Amino acid sequence: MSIENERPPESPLTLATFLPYRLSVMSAVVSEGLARLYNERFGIAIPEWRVLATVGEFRSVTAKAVGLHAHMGKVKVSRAAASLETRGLIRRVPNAADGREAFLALTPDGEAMYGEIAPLALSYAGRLTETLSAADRAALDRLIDLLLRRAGEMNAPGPPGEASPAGA
Amino acid sequence: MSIENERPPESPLTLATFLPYRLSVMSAVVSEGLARLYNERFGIAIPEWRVLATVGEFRSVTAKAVGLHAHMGKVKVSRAAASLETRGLIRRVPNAADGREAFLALTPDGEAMYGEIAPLALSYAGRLTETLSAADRAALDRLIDLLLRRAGEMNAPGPPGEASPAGA
DNA sequence: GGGAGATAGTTACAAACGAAACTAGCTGCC
DNA sequence: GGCAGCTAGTTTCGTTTGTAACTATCTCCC
Repeated sequence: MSIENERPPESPLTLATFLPYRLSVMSAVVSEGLARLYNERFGIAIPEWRVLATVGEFRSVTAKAVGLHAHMGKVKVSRAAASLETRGLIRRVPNAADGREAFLALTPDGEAMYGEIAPLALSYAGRLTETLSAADRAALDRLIDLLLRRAGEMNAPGPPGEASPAGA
Repeated sequence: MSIENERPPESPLTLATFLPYRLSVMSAVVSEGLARLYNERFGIAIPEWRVLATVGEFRSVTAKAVGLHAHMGKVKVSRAAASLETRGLIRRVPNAADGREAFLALTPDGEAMYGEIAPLALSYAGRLTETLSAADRAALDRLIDLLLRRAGEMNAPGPPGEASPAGA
């Protein structure tokens, strides 16, 4: 019993090299900086920013479309939109053809704020990658697309007949 | 004023190509799949998983060290550790030399669960990148490191004398 | 044209979270 | 040796978030 190696000397799993963990930290650090920017200068949080950005991008969208585009649940969209409306940054235009939904659009104040935040956001993203070569930037975009697609496939129920049913 | 182009035809900011947004969605999709794995099979959430993984990796660590290593605030670590202790997966060993802290270690049950989850987690990460070339995997690791470092620098207060003071 | 089921969006409730206050114990300095 | 200040960890409190229930409207089909 001289050497009590109850487990192989190096554990095969180290958090610091575990991709999901690394992605999570990277995203958190980036979001943190950006959120501080929005928050300090404009008193706006990330869900509100995403709605503002989506409405700014499309000029007139339903809440549902915002959720799809900005990857947010409908509750979050509803709350963020309510907050933006209260602050006079967006307005609701009821859809005459479908009483359930309404289009969201920027008010003049909303346009003004969007006009200020958007360049700031773009500059933040630009500074983030300005030390990368063009090839690296392209690789990054491609890799993100690949991982997004791959993770989406892995999360999806998979072709019927596979291990998806509840019991498995 | 014949053409009333209140804004250039294409907005320069599109959420779908905005790096911080893309990172956030990628991380969320990956974490979601992983979290479902842990949760369905072991009834464990991500903060608990991170603590378990860190304790499993180092055998005996203080809560503070866990927080540093796993990028969690001390409150989150405290709660996750309490939960794991309640379930009999980790135990606390008071540090005789410093009454403020205690070392966390896996119980036999905790070892068993770690032994089950770790390979599962590694397999998940492996499947995530199995469609990538070796070069792509290397590039991904390198790019994550670069972005992590860069975002960290950008968030840091910066050299004294810069625009950091509150008023700016 | 009227009811069953689907859909857009809001509200209600409960879990998760972080900031700040708090407890307990250590360290350095007089 | 004792007090001022620091550190590890927990608890408290208010905020944010997600799930589920609900409202209002639409669509399909008889």
